[in-house]
Order: sequence, then structure tokens, then C-alpha cells
Amino acid sequence: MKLCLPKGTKDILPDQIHLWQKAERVFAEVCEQYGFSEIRIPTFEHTDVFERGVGNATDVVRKEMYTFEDKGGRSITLRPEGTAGVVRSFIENGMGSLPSPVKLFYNITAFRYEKMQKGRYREFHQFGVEAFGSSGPEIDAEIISLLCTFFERVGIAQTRLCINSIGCPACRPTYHVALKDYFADKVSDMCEDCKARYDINPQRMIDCKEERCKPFVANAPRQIEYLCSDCRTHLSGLEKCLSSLDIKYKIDPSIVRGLDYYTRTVFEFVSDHVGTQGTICGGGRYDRLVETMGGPSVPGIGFAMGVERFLMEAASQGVSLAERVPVNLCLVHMSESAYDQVFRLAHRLRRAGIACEVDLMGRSFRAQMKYANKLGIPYMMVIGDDEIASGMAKIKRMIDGIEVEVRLDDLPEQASIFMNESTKEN
RNA sequence: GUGGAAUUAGCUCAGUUGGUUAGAGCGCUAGUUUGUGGCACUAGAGGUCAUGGGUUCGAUUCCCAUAUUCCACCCCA
Repeated sequence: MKLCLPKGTKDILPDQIHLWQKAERVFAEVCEQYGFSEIRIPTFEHTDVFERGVGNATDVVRKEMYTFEDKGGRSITLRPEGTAGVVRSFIENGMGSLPSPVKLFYNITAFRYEKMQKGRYREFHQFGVEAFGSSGPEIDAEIISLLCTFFERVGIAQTRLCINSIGCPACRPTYHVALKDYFADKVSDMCEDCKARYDINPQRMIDCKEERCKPFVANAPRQIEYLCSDCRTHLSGLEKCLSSLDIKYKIDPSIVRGLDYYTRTVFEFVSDHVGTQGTICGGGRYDRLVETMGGPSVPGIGFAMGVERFLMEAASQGVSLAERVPVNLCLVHMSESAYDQVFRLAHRLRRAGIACEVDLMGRSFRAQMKYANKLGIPYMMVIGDDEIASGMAKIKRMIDGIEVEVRLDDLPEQASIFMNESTKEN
């Protein structure tokens, strides 16, 4: 049997890795500027963590988790998302007693057993943020602002921000009653899923995509009209913050989110370039989650961004995440006798922090030149018996052929001076 | 989980209505007379035609299964 990738996984090859590194670097940078600290949590947790955190009723927990029994008979699950694990860590490490708010960010892989589609993988990457301890709308706005800054810094435009409020335990029951009243005489004509949702969670009927359900859903009462005064105040507070930051958004009452823990604010950044999986980034507030998972009563809010989807969006917007090629020098030898010297020279240069290449294929002079050119190495230096004898050699800038002569003994310093100067000129 | 499409060289794709040694472009390697790359030219390497079974005198081609990819639904990042 030929070896191949398991379904839904991807190799990230060297020709793509710089995009990832750039995205990771910018994300970490922006998070730190907003006062978030990185946290690293395990790839797997006790299954309970997700059952209690994400919610037993969700599709993610019911049918998408990679769950297995380890050799000690424990039920273990590969994380399907980041929030539950971070909350577990928050509680376990007593972070509730740190100065509030506690602001954390992470860069993780996550695993969901799902059918493949563009922008949807079984192992995928998420950048995420969680903030604990603050219940005001300001932190909601700060997190959205963080995302806007990230997109801006990375050069992405045209992602739509949609927000909604899904209420809190105080006002949701009233809304559910209103929904049930509204749908009471209509459920029988709706899809099977909606019939089930009617009893379990009528709120989810709102974002049903079935054609036959849409007409009924269109006129259904909206959560926003049933918010309690606290939730209403929170939402208008968030709107005020966003406006004063000049962040454009749209209220989208159909955003419900599939994870059970959300309360009040939910939001998504949506793109048109990622196929049906248009949500690049989704998040919201979870004021009861920490308590539900056995911790203190501490409010929280966070988001997760699908890195694959983000990179797809960047590519389709023609955004270049490419990093400048590190300044590189190719040492080209002319003869067998020079090769030994060149090899030692490369060792010295590298130890001095100058990235350079030497022939390792036994190539002819001409072939070495071609190789350097193909790799796009910007500088080269020819070393033959003459150079060895005189102790002088020329560094040539490939793009325009400009050369400078240096003493081999002073090479590390001389080379970096020349290469730095000409880098600045460009 | 339901439904549909696809898989031929490292990459992008031709092709065989079932019939000897399977093609192109790009890429890769070497060379175009041993002190300067990009262009051009020449040559070469590289395929169990995704894998396994079946039908057939004969299968890369037809059928079935498996793996992987893509699309729609569901759901989500």
C-alpha cells in the first residue's frame, strides 16, 4: 500500500512555510501590543473538558471529535477547538487570582472528524484569543479591534464584520417562548432538523438553510427584540465603542454560533473567497463557561481564526505575505584546491552570522553559477587559486553586477557591510 | 452522516472507441572546450497510468472495492 496523508491533513511545504511564519509572527506581535500573553496548552485533554466546555448538544461534540481510550483506560480527545482547554488551564492554574483581565492568545492545531471541503480540514490551525474577568463591552471591542489591526497589518481588506447578541440566561427563556409561540403552527411544515430543534433549542431554527424553512424563518421574532435591559445595554455599548474606533460592522441576527457556551456578543469575520466556508474568524462572549467548567464565576470572551482560511483569503486578495529573501552569499569555487578553502570560509562566515551557500554537488564552475541564480541568491563570490594566493576576492551583487573587493581575512565584516548597504539602497 | 465529480512524470495537462516500447510544456541533471549566472541550443533521468480485485486472449482504458482530492448539504475555523 502506497503511503499517503490521512484524509483532511496537509503538509506545509518549504515553499509555503514563509507565509505561515509571517502570519504567526504578525499575529503574536499584534496580540502582544494589545497586552495578550501567549499560552500553550496540550493537544489532547480528558474528553470531559470538551463535553462540558463545548457542550454535549453540539455537533462538534456529538459527531466530530477524535476520541480514544489511552492505555490507562482514560477517555482522551484531540482538541476540536481552543477555548475549552484554555478555560481548563485558567481554572487549574488559579488564574482567577491574577490581575484582571487575564488576556491570553494561542496558535494551535485542532482536530475535527468532518467531511472534507475547501477551507475545512480534519487537522487545521487556529489563532485564538481569550480574555477573562471583564464583563464590559469595551473588551469585546478591544478584541475586535485587535483583529482589525491584524488584518490591516497583514494587508487584508474587504472582510465583513458581522455581530449579534444572543442574550443571556436571563432573557433567553423569554425569547425561546416567543419563538415557540411563533413556530407552533409552522413546525409541522418545516424540516426534520427544525422539528428536533423546536424542542431542544429553538434558537438554532433561525439559521436553518433549508429552502422550505426560509420563509418561516424570515419573519420569526429576533433575539435582539427580546434582549433584557442588561444585554441591550451591552450591545449598544459595543456598538458605541466600534463606532468610535471607526470599525464598520453589520448587525446580523442570523449569527447564532454552534458552540453552546456563547452569551451576549457573538461575531464573525466573513469572506467571499473561501467557498461555502466563508467564516474566517468567529468568536463571542462566554460569561458562564468558566463557572460551568468548575471555576469561579468569571466572564470571558474570545475568538478563533482559521489559519488555512485566512491564508486562502490573503491569497485571493493578492496579498503578499512573502518575506524578503534573507541576504545570502554563494561561494563559488574554481578548482579542487580552492574548494577546501571555500568550505572552511563558509564555516567561518556562518559562525559570524552570514548566511551562505557552498557547492555540495561537485558541480562545475558554470553549474555553480546557474545554481546560485536559480536559488535567487543575491550575492556571490568566486574563489580560485588566485584569490587564495592573494588573499583578496570580489563579492558581486547579482542583480546589477556591481562588485567590491574584500580581504578574505576581513570577510565577515566586509561582506556584511557591503551586503547591508546595498540592501538599504533597494 | 447524505449526494455528486475526479485521480496519467516532481507540477500543469494531453492520450488510448480495450491491442506492441505512454506523450507535451514547465521543473530536475549534465553539457555547449576549465574565471562569471539569467537567454538559447543539445542530451539525459523520471510513470506498476492512485491501490487491490474482477471481466477479457489482452485492462492505463470496462466493472467493483479501498485510499486521497474537490463540490453541494449538514456543521464550523
